[in-house]
Amino acid sequence: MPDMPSLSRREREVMDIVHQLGKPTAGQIRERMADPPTDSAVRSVLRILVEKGHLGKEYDGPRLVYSPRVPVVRARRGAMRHVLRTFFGGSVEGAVATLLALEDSTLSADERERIMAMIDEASEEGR
Amino acid sequence: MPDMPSLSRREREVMDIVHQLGKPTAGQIRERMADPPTDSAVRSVLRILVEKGHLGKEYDGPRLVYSPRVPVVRARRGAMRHVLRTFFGGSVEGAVATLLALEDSTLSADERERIMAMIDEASEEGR
DNA sequence: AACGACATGTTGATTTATCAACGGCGCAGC
DNA sequence: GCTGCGCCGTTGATAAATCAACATGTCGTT
Repeated sequence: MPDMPSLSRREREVMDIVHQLGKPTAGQIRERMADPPTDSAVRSVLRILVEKGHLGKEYDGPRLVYSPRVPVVRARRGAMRHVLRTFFGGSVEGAVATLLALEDSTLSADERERIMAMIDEASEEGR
Repeated sequence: MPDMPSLSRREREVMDIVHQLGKPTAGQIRERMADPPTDSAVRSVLRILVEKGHLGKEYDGPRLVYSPRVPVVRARRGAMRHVLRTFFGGSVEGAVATLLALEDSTLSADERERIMAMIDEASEEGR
């Protein structure tokens, strides 16, 4: 019962956009969609996602904004665990390797230091 | 034009399974599906995925096996880049952090060493 | 040959997703 | 007031996905 997203193509697309933006409006979501449908079409899938419990809806000033109902940290873990398992056979080493090799992954000296520290901690705990 | 998977729920599910297993048979795929449909249903989505060009089909001995048509390394990169962007705002540091914090991510001393080395190389290149 | 047990492919019915037309609402400007 | 214009929600028509029944083929076994 761990994974049961059961999301359609469009549903997944807007979920990703919402995760990326945090608390977007319907319009902002539409802007980022591939081959965007009409405004009302976007709202249809939004309504369904709210019904399914994947999105929450609230007013931010005069505008309705949508946000994921599962806490960000949990969503992050879930997404990362999923790619780790399906593409890297659970190998953290392999995952880190391709992460570092990504074009847009330039590390500042600070980041480099902090990552080193995290690895130290991780290997101490796993004693 | 970078991402345009356009996969339905079931299609995505079997693509993930194929990536996990490498070159599975229809039966092996079916075993791992959530709430598995009949054998013929599985073959229907398999046929569609082959038609769409996402899967290749070949005989391994007497059995038909399926495999991803996009090279594994590319698929890995794409998947990792996607979660990096949608869940971590492009922060490699953040991504590595949750990777290391995953329950099932215990690092051997060897792995720890190799990851350290990779980080060194990555930060040298980004001079 | 005849049979059973599988593996495979195809068709068509049913369910689900996708979408735009339409209607309501609030607000700005005339 | 009235008009236009975003924003929001719902409905129903169309398109796509999901699935199982069915047909076909292959390989052993008797």
